[in-house]
Amino acid sequence: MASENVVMSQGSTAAAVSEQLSDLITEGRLAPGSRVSDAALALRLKVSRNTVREAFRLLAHDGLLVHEFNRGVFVPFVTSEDVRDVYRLRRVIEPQVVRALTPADTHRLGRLRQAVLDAEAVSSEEDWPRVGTANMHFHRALVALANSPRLDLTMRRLMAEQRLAFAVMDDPRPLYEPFVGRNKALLGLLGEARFEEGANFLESYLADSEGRILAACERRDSA
Amino acid sequence: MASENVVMSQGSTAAAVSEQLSDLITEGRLAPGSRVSDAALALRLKVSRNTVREAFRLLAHDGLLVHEFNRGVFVPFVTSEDVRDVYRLRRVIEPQVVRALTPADTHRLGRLRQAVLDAEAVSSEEDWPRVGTANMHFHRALVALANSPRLDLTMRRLMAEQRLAFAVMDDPRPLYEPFVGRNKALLGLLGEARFEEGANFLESYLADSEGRILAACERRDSA
DNA sequence: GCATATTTGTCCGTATGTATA
DNA sequence: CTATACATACGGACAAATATG
Repeated sequence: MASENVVMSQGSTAAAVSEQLSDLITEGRLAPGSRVSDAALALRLKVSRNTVREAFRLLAHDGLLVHEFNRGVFVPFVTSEDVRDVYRLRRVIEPQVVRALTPADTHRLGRLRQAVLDAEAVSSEEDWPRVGTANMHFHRALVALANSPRLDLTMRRLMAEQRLAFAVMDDPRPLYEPFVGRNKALLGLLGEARFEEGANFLESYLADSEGRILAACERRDSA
Repeated sequence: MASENVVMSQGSTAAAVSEQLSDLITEGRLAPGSRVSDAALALRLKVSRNTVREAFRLLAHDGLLVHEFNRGVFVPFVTSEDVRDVYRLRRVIEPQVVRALTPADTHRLGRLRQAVLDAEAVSSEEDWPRVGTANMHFHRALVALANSPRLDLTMRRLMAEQRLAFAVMDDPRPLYEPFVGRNKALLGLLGEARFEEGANFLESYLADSEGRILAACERRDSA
């Protein structure tokens, strides 16, 4: 019912709308599979339909919405297959990035360190959605070390979908909480240029996360 | 100057517009770095600006246009760095897909075979843009064997940019012509389940293409 | 199966702000 | 600095497709 006007945070109103929507979706406040009406949203946010549709395209670009012609846009229903696919790519990309690092890269870990600090701060407040965001930033910063714009783009998409998958968890705590310590531990290894160890650690860590989310998916599907 | 109306090929007019534009860009008929005015294009194609902007989003999604806020959309200027980045990803993705194949996959090469046939047909007519399209289809079909929707998406983007990079070639023939035979040879190896050989062949083949395009880039940059 | 209501896709005209000549 | 051109955003409108009764 809250119908506040959207602030033009950094220029584009469409970007502001998409950010708001992105939060709603990744926090699970919009049920997967539900349709999002552009007209209704335009009314609620007091922007024009065209602007909302522009925001839809931005989100569809990251896989946070799916667009079906003449039917509308929907919050994607994340299947077990989707989760497996996301992790299949992450397991190829992230360890490979770590293994390709050189000692010179140990001085480029600023953004990873910041993400760890953010995660610790919001974790003590048990604000799990924000822990998810900090985790997302950590892994994107990790991949950014490879200096590949196209890999960055792929990773952004993957982590957006990752957060979407998190929304299926009934109790997010057991999934989110381990992230904080693990990211910190990985950062420590990277800082000491122990890349092979870091890559192995990351691999088992990703496998563990995947297992937890798949288990939650199956619990949901059987219900 | 031709101002024919756009046909609604598969429902969406925006999709039709984006296809037309895609051809113009990948054939190099729109100079890299040039601005594409939505108003002008809307006038020429006799569709509304909103529709054109929608098409812009679709193309920006594949990297065929870049959008700068409050400045407009531009045909990207492909740098040597871009070419290196595209090939860095392709060299990781494609050989890995091939190495992960199993003998059962030898019966799923229909789309690759079709792409080879198409390439041979248009190659005899020296229609190089179409050879480029057939080559794009071949490599996308190759990656599709991995059954990963997210990998498919990444590959679609990469191959779209790949075609964009082709546009820098002054004489496309020496670049395009070898594709036909090489794709056919690779298909032959895959059909006989000689995957390791195929992966190695693909690696050297990709390295060769990259070198040719980079050389063309440097010729262009020095001019 | 049909008629209706809703929603989407598309279009237009305009106002406002921004960048560039 | 002014002026022009252009991009963003707006709201209203209509036809076509879809969903609903």
